[in-house]
Amino acid sequence: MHPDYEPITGRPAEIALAARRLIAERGFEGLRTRDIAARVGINVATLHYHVPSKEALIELVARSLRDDFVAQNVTRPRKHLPALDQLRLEFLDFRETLVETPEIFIVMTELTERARRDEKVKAVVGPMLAFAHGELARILALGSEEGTFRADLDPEAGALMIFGTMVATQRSPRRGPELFDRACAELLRSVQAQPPESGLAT
Amino acid sequence: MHPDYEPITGRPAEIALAARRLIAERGFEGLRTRDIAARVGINVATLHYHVPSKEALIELVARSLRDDFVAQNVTRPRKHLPALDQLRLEFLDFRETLVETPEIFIVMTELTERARRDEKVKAVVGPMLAFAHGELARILALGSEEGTFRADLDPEAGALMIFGTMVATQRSPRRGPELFDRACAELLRSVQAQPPESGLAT
Amino acid sequence: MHPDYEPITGRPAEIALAARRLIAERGFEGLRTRDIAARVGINVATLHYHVPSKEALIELVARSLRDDFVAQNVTRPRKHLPALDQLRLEFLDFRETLVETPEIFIVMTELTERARRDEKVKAVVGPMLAFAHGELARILALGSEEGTFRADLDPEAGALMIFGTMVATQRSPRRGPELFDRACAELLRSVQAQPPESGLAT
Amino acid sequence: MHPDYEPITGRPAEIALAARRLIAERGFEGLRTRDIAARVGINVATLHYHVPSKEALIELVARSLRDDFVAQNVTRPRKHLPALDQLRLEFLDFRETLVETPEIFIVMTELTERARRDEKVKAVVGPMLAFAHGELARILALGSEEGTFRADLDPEAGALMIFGTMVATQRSPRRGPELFDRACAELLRSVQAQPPESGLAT
DNA sequence: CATGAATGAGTATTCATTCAT
DNA sequence: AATGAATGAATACTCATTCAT
Repeated sequence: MHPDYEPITGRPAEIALAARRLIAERGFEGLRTRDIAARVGINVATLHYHVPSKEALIELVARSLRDDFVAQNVTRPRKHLPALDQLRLEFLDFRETLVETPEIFIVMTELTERARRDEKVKAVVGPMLAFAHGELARILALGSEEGTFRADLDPEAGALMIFGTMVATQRSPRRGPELFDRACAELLRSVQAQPPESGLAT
Repeated sequence: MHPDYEPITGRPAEIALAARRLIAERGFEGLRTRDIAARVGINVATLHYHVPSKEALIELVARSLRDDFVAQNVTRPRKHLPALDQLRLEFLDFRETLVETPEIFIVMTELTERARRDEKVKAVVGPMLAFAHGELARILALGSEEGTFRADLDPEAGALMIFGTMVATQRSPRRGPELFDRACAELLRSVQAQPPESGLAT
Repeated sequence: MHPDYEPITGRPAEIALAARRLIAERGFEGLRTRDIAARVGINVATLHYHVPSKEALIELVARSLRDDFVAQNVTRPRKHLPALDQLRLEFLDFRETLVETPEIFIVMTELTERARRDEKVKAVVGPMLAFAHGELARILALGSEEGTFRADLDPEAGALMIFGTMVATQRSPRRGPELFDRACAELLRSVQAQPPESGLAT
Repeated sequence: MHPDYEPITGRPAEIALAARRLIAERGFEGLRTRDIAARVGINVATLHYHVPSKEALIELVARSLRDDFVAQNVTRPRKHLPALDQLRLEFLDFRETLVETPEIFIVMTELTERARRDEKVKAVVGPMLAFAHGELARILALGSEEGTFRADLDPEAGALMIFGTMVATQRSPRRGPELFDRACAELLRSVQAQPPESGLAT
């Protein structure tokens, strides 16, 4: 698709992974090339042989996240499912990442922040976020059409709401699977159309 | 309340303000004591006279944000209003800050991120977030009780949802007042109870 | 005269002197900021406090040479003397520098070489060389007018010849005061008009 | 004559040529083995296969210059000509090099400078300069004997003068063929004996 | 309060050189 | 012969912090 769309492999992949972990632990401010090299088990000069500068390194990290993102999205032919199921699968994907590689979110957040001042990072992170957001909006619009979701749902705003809630859940000091599940439940209640018999009970 | 609850004034206040702006512009990684001093119009050594260390400086910034936060909340005796009005006022407050001092959100985000690794920052930022979150949860619970908001609303999860949506709105590349308004409208639709006549129409 | 014509003093002067000596000993390739700092007796960081970069350091060295050059030329009101005397005084000046601060020539040569690739150095070195050259050309023209020097003397080419010979003398592996004196004598014979009785003897 | 007197050929010759050009462009300080390799179109490791170290590389450059120098001098059996013609031929040789391979002078200057601190370079450059200088001195002595050149000409000093003038001409910011010609003319006037009728006219 | 000067401990980056293939 | 990868030892430069004045 894109001209530079070669997935990262070999040493650069190892470097990107080590960098991601260190960013998750210490943030960008605490990121040191020496530490990355040490964690990979190579000399700093070798690190520079593969990644010419720190700027390039951060780009590499961004591209590495995109690789993971793409890998996840590529293997999911679910567009034929009902909107509600699709949304639930999105939640499951998020949950899985949350449990298995929580570092991804931290790094993603840092990168998003950094994208504000770094055009190269923006060029990688921006489309990724736009895609994720677009997928959610698509699902919401589909659900409204199906009648499963509220008719007055604003897909764009709803996507923002879902995305923001996921991130906030992840950031909360009380973060964890239970909180995540409560947040998902709340989101589902928020977007779904009220059952017709709602007038009788309550 | 707290032993150190003296609002920041004089040079330290100028320093905190300059630091906040620089953090908003360049992030923590790009924050240099020399730059802050230059922006205040003083010497680095003078900066260190007022703020003994960089760690203390970041604490100062956190406390400075808290001062703003407190100043905003102190002048709002609105707990007697209906939940819907209270929520709308929260949105208005957020909107005002968004327009007038957008830097506050950026710095707040950076501080939240930093709080994960820095206990002192956490000690200042944590309670602030908890308070904001608690207020929203309180409003939502009140609304459920009143019957204005959905009965099955989970106040905690809902607060998270509202907060997350605000932040996401602020972070979105398309951020701006219009997007903010759409997000607020969506949040209101999400938490409100369906009108009783929903059984007839739709 | 020039806006930046502040003679170098204090620490920068010490730094320039140390740098000059190190350049004379090891050339530009062997010039290390650490060594300069060590020779001045200060920390490398202190060196960078006074001179922001290596580029600036080399400019400083160039300006330092110019200061010496100006100091020498300012205190010499000799334009009223006969051309031959003026030329002899030029030789004496050169000889004095040669004996007392031979490092100046080495550094001057290195700087001249560097000026080819470094515009800032060129801006300092160029005018200096042009002035020196112009002075020689002026003396030669005056001598021709007086009848002391050959009538067919090309002042420009002659100045080049004198200057080149001095430099070559300095560079020769057999350099030293005696060689210098022989070269001066040869130059004097070269530019002087032949005595009228030359037709009789020979 | 010398044990190592094998002219440089093949890859080493290519390397020497590339190195010479890079030295001319950036000086010794800016000479990087990687750049040389890149210009030759080989890998750095391959460069090191042919030339074991940077020191050896500089020696190679010096030897390469000597090869050119010898090639020029070998094909010139001119010792039977009158001194004036020989001197003119020297000027022509210089002029030719000046126009065709001006880089040679720059590299030669750099090498001469370097010879002061590097014994190995000195061992190659020294004899070359001594030979050139000796040739000029020989021609001048011959001319004096013939009566073409001044009787009081000091061959050694005169050789220095000629050599220095050539170099200075090359270094002058106004360098170029015209300046060169004026310098040669001046040198010829300087060394030649005055015509006998000089007593009558001026 | 304020500052110019100074500094120790870093920090990314460079570069000649090596080595297994 | 050639190369991709690796490395030790530098190297210029940075930055928070200190201190005498």
